[in-house]
Amino acid sequence: MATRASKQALRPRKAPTQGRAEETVAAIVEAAAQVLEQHGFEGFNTNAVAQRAGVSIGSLYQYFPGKDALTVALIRRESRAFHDDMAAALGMRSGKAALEYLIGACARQQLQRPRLARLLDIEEGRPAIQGEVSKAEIEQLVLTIVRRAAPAHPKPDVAAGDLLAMIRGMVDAAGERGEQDIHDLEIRLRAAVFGYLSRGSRARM
Amino acid sequence: MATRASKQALRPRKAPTQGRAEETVAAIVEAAAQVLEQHGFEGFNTNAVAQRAGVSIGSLYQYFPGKDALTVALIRRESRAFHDDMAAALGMRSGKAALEYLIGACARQQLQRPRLARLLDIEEGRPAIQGEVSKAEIEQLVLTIVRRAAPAHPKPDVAAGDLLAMIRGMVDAAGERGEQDIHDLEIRLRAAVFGYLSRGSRARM
Amino acid sequence: MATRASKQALRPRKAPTQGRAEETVAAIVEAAAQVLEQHGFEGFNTNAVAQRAGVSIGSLYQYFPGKDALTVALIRRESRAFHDDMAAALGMRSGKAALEYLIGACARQQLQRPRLARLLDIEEGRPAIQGEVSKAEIEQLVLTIVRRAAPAHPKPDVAAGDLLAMIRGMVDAAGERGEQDIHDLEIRLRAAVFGYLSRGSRARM
Amino acid sequence: MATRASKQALRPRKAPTQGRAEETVAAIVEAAAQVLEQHGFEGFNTNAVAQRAGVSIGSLYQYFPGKDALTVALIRRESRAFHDDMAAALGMRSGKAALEYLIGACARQQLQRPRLARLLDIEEGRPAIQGEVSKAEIEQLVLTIVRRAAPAHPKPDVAAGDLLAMIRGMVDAAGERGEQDIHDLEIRLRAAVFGYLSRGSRARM
DNA sequence: CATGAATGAGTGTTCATTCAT
DNA sequence: CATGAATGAACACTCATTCAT
Repeated sequence: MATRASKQALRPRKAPTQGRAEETVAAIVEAAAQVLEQHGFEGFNTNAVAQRAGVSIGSLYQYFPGKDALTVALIRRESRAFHDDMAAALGMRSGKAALEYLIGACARQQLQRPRLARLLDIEEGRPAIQGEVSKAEIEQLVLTIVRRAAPAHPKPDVAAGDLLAMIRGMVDAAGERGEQDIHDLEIRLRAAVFGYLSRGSRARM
Repeated sequence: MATRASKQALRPRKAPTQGRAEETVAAIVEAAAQVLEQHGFEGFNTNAVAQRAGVSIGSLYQYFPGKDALTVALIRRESRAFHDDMAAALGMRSGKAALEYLIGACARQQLQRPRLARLLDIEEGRPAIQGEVSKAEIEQLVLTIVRRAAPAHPKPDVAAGDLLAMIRGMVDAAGERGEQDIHDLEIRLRAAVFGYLSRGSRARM
Repeated sequence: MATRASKQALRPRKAPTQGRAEETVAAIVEAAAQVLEQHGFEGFNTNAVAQRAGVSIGSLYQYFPGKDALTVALIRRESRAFHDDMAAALGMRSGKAALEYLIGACARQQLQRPRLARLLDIEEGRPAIQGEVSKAEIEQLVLTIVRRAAPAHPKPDVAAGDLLAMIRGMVDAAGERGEQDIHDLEIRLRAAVFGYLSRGSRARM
Repeated sequence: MATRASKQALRPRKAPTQGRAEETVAAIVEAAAQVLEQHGFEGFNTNAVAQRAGVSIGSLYQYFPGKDALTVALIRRESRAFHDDMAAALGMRSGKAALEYLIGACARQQLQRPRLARLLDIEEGRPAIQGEVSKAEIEQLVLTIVRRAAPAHPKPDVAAGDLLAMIRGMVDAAGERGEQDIHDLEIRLRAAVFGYLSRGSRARM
């Protein structure tokens, strides 16, 4: 039957306790990444993912209760890497250095697998998925850094959201354009970020 | 999905000669907007659009050779409004005023029908559609304005791309968050835009 | 019709690995034969075939990438039987006996399931299918036999084509008329074939 | 509504009494011929025919109650020409000359517009059309000629059917192969026809 | 626990035919 | 009478999901 269970858990079906199962899950998630990356939304279907992972479609459903759960797992995997990278920014001495590190993390993340990152950004917005993946943590992180870097800013939470949005916008566009030069991109991102903050702090927002 | 003809015109199938037909075409495009807006990609199918437009599926295909052509028509409709609004910026006396007008146009456009705008931004990137809708014109427009507003900028074309991307990013995010206050958004956009430009001009990029 | 993918493989999609699958494939092909036979081109659609085969439409498309591929498979099945029968003619001692055997094979083949044979003859000519099924082998076979039976014939290749065409014409017509008496038909075919050859050899063609 | 009236007259809707109407009808029929010839069954639809005829689809349905009626009219037009040509054979002095003339008529007919002729041969066999077009007359004609040419033949009606079928088979195949040389084809047809008759008469059929 | 055959609702698209203008 | 906009049944084909083996 093709009916899609209206409300389905988006968490992996089982916490794989055995090593082999863990490998299988990882293989499936990576396969999902590759299929999405290479064939876009149009080609992103469970059968293709299973085949690419070298696993039967039945096995895929053994570990993931549905397609969306697989997508969520992929988003989580990418987010985790991103988050870990960003978290290092908190260790920086100055707020400015922290912000610069953060910018670098964004640029790195996006330019590594640009198409994948872009498509996942879109998936993240899907109502079926939204809420399952918490941008909250990352926004919290940025907020902390903004507070340190621009203590005078009247609305640090708004600023954090804006900065994230504008970095993401620029960095996605760069990925789409096929830019490779991370260094150049970082310089422009810094101009945007620090420009926004210095202006924003001055004004009475 | 039934088979999709490999290479299909994305241009409307026929120019309606009778008045009745023009109404039908407009109704279909508006229906497409509403369906996309309310039900997202998942619910955006030709049958739903036809039904919402109050016409038969056959009528839809009289005027649009395929689903993508319909999407393109919708994007064009929205782009035209946007473009016309932005073009008014060229008439401003100062470069700064032009840029500010441009920012306002973006904010207005996006906050009018935020979800629609966001989804169309994404559709625009689909390989099947890309190239049919020219971002070129809009980028050209922004470039002109950047040149006037920041004549000293070393790479005005890069800046134009960056500005568009960061405005789009911020404004999409605002729409997603459900922001309504255009005025506030505009202030923040100005901070971002002018901040980026002032920093960028100073540096040796 | 849903969109038809412009260029689609006409070969079966997958070689069934389980026994169950082989049965399914055979059932589908036989169902195709029956539907075509009973309802003609007009009634020959994939849903009807699947239903007749007692499988879901999805199963049909697991094994055949499209309707034409199914048709090709059916043609191949019938051709194989025909070809095997005809090939036995090569074992005959005299050329005359070989030709007579060949005539018999044609008559048998066509009168077994006359309507099916006729309709497949037509399908074979469809541009979408032509080339996928090689008449070449059969024509080669006839050519060999003609050379043995009428060594003096000045243009054996032309003769082979003519003979095949006239046999097919007569035998199709007989099938259409509902003739059952293979023996009588064979006698007339022999008159045509040997008549053509004896006249053709005499003349300076 | 798309329902096809189950039983519909296949006769033209109205005997056009005015000259203009007659022209329109003729234009539609010729358009049908051209569309069928150039685009095959797949492209043979009423809208295409109307457009090619330079007439609205509504007008087409003014003169023909349905698609099949149009097909029938086309078959009739071609049959008439063919019949008239063949009828001249009856004026020949000898039976042999009559048969030869008949063969020539067949060859001419088919090689003039080979694809059209072939496709119409197929259409003629469609149950929806069969019976509307009388092969009877033509078979009667051939029968008469066979009787004169081979008075000793035991089953002239069977022979007439066979001859027609084998001529049609050879001549269709020739058309399909793209043969142009009518003279050569006629020679081979004579070999087949006279060969068949001489053999058939000898035997006790 | 893995496999992959089977399912069928859903979707894009066509085209014969009707009918208001 | 001509027009062409409108109709909708019919059909090809996909893909998330299930379940017997």
